[in-house]
Amino acid sequence: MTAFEELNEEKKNKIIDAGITVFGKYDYKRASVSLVANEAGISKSMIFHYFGSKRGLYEYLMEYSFQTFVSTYVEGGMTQVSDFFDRFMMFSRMQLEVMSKHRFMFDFILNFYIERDTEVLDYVMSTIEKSKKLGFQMTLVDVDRHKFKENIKIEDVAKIIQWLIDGYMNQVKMQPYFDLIAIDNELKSTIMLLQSNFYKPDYL
Amino acid sequence: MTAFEELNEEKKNKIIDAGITVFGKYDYKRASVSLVANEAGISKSMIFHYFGSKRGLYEYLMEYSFQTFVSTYVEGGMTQVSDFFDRFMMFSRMQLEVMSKHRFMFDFILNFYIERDTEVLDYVMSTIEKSKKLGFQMTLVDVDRHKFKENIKIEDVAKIIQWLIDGYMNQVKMQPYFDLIAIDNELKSTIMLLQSNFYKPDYL
DNA sequence: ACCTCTATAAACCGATTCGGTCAATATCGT
DNA sequence: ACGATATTGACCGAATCGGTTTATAGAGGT
Repeated sequence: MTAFEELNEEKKNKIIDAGITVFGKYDYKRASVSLVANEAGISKSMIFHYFGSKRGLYEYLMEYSFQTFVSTYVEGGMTQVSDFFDRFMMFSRMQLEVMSKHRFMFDFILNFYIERDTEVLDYVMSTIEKSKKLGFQMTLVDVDRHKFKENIKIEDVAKIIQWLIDGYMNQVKMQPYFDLIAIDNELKSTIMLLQSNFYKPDYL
Repeated sequence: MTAFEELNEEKKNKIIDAGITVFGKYDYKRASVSLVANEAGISKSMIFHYFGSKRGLYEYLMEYSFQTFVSTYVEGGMTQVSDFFDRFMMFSRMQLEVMSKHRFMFDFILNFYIERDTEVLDYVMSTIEKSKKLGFQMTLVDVDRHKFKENIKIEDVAKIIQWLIDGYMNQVKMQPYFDLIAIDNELKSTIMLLQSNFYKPDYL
């Protein structure tokens, strides 16, 4: 495991990205080490040299992804932004940053939910679930509720935006290349459209 | 091929659903006939007996799915509903109906976009693309634009709702069972929340 | 009771791919 | 030039692939 950590950042990243891509596309059983090796441009043997086994690779990638997930969202200082929509724009911006680094990380993480095969599943599911709840709470805790029109439930708006971002990311994922700034702008203007209709006129 | 058509509806449906599920989950190469047979509760030989080959099965399922897709959306008479939001609620309702019959049909259809392997790809992609454009147009053509507040572009709203439905369906897909009515209600109330904020007060 | 036919399954085919090992080689610091 | 190390390609037995062929169980006719 130490051998891998001593590689230069670029190579490490290429291998990690290859792993995330493959494990994001296939479930554990059908994702093959050879595929990861090919995608990373190294020989299969190196994977086993670095990670010992397929499971070792898988666990490393899980750890890495979860770490990225947590550090980006939780330590991003999102709760310091008090405006609901600003916070969500920050949220989507963060998600885009993660995706620009590892486009299929979310597929990879999402696969945990579907994967009903491996042993570590229980641990992973509970951990992800916990972090998801945490992330969701973070979008609502200490937020300026009074800016909303009276008849609007902020929880509903939060759900809408989460689905919207999810659906949008789904579309983005299929584009061969993506322009981070253009995407961020489109998403931002969309969210602002919601804002301008859900906020009291005083706060626009 | 005729042998298959002569089966009773229940059995046919089970095989079709198994095929859609497997081909929806994996790309063409990694989806195996054995898996489909197991899922359908029949022996692999029968698949070859009914469809001749893996490709035969695949093409049958494509045809079936596209047929369902088209007949549900295009022939559903959506353009006869003039209210924008009513139309979208009809749209989501239709999508749910399709999913309640074959939960992974959309994954299956979506896989065409990702699949860069098979020969028929070109035909399929163009066909789907066409139908998608058609479906999108159908949500906007002859719709009551005057109900919207002046500063709102109806195309933006259409995009929002499409992403929203997509993201929501993504979540629904992961639930082990799903209550069609409850889901429809949740989606409906969400869309109505948008409606009540995007329409002029006169039309509420 | 016997035969035939048909639907289905099980066994099997060669080819490929799987996770994993290992000996051989390319690379590099000294 | 040498020894250490990084990396590879060939190889292993096992599993699985798409597809074929044989075996079997039962329905129906006579």
